[in-house]
Amino acid sequence: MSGTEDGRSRVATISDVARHAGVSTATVSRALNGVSTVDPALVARVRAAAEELGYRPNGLARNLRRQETAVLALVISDVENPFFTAIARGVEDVAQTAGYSVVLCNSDENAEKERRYIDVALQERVAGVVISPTDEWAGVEMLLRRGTPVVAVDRPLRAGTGDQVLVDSRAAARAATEHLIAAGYRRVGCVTGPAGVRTADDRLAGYRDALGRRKRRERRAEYRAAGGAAATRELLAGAEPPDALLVANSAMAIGVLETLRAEGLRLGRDVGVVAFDDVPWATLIDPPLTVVAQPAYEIGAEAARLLLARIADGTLPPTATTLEAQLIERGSSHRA
Amino acid sequence: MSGTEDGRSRVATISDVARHAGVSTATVSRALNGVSTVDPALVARVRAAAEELGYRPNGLARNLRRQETAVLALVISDVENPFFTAIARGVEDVAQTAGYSVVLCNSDENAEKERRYIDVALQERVAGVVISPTDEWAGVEMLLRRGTPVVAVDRPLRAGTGDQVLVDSRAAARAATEHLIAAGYRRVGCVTGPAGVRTADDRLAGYRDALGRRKRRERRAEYRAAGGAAATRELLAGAEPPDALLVANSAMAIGVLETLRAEGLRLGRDVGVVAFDDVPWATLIDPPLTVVAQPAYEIGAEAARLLLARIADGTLPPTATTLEAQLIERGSSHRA
DNA sequence: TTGAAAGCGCTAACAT
DNA sequence: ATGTTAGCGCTTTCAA
Repeated sequence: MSGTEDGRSRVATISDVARHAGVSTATVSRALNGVSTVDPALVARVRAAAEELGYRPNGLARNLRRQETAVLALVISDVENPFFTAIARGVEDVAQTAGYSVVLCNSDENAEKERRYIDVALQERVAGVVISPTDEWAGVEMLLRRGTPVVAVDRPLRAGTGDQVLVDSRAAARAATEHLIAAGYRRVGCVTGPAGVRTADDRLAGYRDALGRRKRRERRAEYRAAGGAAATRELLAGAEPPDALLVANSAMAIGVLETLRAEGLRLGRDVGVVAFDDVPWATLIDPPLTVVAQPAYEIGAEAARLLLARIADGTLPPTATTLEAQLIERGSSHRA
Repeated sequence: MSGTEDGRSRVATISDVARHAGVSTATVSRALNGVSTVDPALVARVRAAAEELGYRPNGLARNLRRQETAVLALVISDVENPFFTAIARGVEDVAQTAGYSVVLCNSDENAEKERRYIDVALQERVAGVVISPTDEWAGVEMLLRRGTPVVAVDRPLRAGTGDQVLVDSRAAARAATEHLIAAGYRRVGCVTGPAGVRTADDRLAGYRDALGRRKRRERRAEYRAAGGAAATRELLAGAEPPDALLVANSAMAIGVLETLRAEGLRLGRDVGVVAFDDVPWATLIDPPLTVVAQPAYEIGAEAARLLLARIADGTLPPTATTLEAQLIERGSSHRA
């Protein structure tokens, strides 16, 4: 086994293969890339030589030459949120079949970190980016300026700047709230995410739509369990505490449910709850949790399809796809 | 705004910057990379020119020249498993502070997909790989042969082939089983993952250790909710069904718990349960779930540290770090 | 301190 | 059908 002093074997290059097979580097390149005009006998010889030397084409050199990469970046705001990991699977599955790899970047709901990842994506010259933008403009602008195709998921971009795949959160929140009211709850409250995060704002708006002239009971907090817990405690401490809650995110829902239990309130019976995102444990709690299920996988898949189309043809007009969420009624939103 | 016909602006290269600043490309390179020997005045001029042109260094070209990248690949078997996403955060946080980006690849417990991702990693010449290998050898061999630093997490590699960060699953499984026995359960069973998946095997072995000469009630199934459900149904259908279950993975636990409920069995009281991995919803179910908590974040962080060290010095001897899991007793493993 | 020039490994004109 | 060669954008000797 050939090796250098630090124990690593020297990597074979295309010219090693060429020499070994007694042909030119161009022929090696053509043979290995399946260009039809190559003599089958030579192809075989080249293949054999490549095999023997353990040759792997250097993607860096190839990409530099081709001025493109077969890599997509997926920038999401929370790797630990099942909603986003489901999106990731959708993106990955579609990308995979088209021969693209997916780089997952965790922006952590942090504009600075997002910016840094976009920077890396730009430097590495990824073919395109799927992103759940922390705001409507800041980071993505860099991409647009460079002409890197972008598709936004979950949260919108400034109008007309690129493709987006969204869910009609507002309508879904409205429907969920109406369901709670129809189920007999009289003081429906809402726990949502930070102002400026579009999904949080939309879900709150939908809640208000349904509430009409009824009294609002709403709290904002970070999209995490701790945020949900704090918001719930505040709401419960009010004069006329809510007897039902619309919760804008599944991580918050954990905090909400814990708080309800700590306060000795029975789910459904004392306080009805509907939460966004269908989580695997929804049916394990008692009573099971009513949820607004978003088609996360399909969001990712569609985003990847749009991105691939735009990579193939940069002149495509920006599209906005809106998918529907589905209310799944379970025990937590019924008194019975 | 300068632009080509397809609407994308031409990207500025180092020579554009050089021309703009009236210096050579070498000076631009030195100035931008902070080489100390450059006249501060020139540095300023170069910076200004780069800024004005919106110059971003082409990472591809840089990496090709430097023969290295600041990218780590993290190949995990399930992006939707909170255990792995927690590892991902650990890896990411450490990598980030060292200036590395992390590419997350989802092998989906599929050796072929794993192989393909390793191939991409090799072609893109990533600086190193953190992987939860589907088996002890196959894919990783390619990396080792090329001298790419590798650290295995969660599952071991063939002895002496690289660094690894593991958890003492066997001891933890044993302790969990002993806990169940001490709690008064008489027919403790085990639901574990597929044969050949090391963690599944280890946890089963630990279960057997604790059981001693008692009768075994064990089932293997895929590491998913459906697997857990099927295994539980089978065990329950047996002659002397288990009155307690050690479950090797949190996804399986969902299926186990659903099945128990469907069968009308009360958690804790009728059937005690301990599951691997502390999930956020563990305290939401009734009674709350007793778990074996693995230090997932720390596994990822330590793996990244080892990888970075090995990248810096390829001659380091392989190390094997074993972290401890912690049994968190809650209601599901008590009759009371 | 700065510039000129070579070259990383590959692909794609162009030539044969 | 195959070979020769230029050059992708950058860093880094080597000279000046």
